[in-house]
Amino acid sequence: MAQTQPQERLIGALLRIAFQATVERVRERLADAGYTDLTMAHFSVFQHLPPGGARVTTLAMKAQITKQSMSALVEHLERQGYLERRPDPGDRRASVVDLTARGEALVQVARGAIEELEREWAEHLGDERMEQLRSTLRDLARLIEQQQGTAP
Amino acid sequence: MAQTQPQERLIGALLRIAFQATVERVRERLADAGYTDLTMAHFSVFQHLPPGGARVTTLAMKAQITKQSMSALVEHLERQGYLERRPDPGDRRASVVDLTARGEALVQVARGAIEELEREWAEHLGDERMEQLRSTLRDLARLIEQQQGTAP
DNA sequence: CAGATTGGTCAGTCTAGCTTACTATATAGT
DNA sequence: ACTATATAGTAAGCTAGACTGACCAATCTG
Repeated sequence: MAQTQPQERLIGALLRIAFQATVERVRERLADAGYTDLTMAHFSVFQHLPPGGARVTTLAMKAQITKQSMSALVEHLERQGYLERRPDPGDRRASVVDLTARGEALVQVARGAIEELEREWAEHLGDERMEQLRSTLRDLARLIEQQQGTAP
Repeated sequence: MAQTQPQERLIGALLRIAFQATVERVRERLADAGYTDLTMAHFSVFQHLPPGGARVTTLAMKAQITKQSMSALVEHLERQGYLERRPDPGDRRASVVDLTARGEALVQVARGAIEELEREWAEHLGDERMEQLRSTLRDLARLIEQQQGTAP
């Protein structure tokens, strides 16, 4: 929540602009590559899916939505062939959600899109400022995650 | 779209974490101050509302949603007393949406929340890196907005 | 082994988007 | 001056994706 026009835009607005640019780029490149059946909401599934897969409940916690909502998203992506569920060998209540080959391919396209944008930014800012940006954001991410861990 | 755990998190993920932290802080402080009737979607109205107000269609364009959707959001916020519409003197088709006093107060709380977070970050990073971050993000915002202006 | 916790589903609701279709006013091109 | 087109906004109806509450089955714990 900030002003658009005037003098000093707050950090919130600036972060939003940069973040949304990355989202837009990913959407474009995915569309170019023929992945037209994906929405913003699905991103949060892939974003939090570690190599080896994860349970629905875990994904839901990381994405900060209910397990019911995550379950619906996963179901959709499973029907489209990006994910698969297999029973969890160690717990008969649970199942593990993981990428299919098609899902892996999609994630590669998405990563490529962000790397492309990152190169463009580096060209504009220069390598040094780009590296400063990355390292500062990494520090902030660490701070934020640490606070989230202790706060609740 | 990126990985969570491993080595190098892409800039997209880092920006998302920082941006969402700002959104969370604003939500918290608004809730603390008794503004409990607001959702994420309403933020995009205030975010794009310049001093002096704007038309529904203009707001919709800036927020990248349809005018019908924006119209519904504005209607809601009008009923809650944050916004008011007055006829546009120069165009009898149009009306101008603007903040009420209650709306101004809300925006001040939101700005305060971000400034608070910004101070915390400055404390963690040091003033110099904080200022570098701000200035780099400003440069990127300019780059992005310029590209959006030329691309379509 | 009884009771509490955890993984997940089912059913129902709400919000915030979308499209398509429409009215009223404004602007432009003869 | 008059028609054609464009623009501001509303209306109606649909869908995706979020939520809560209730529930079942498996697991863990005292």
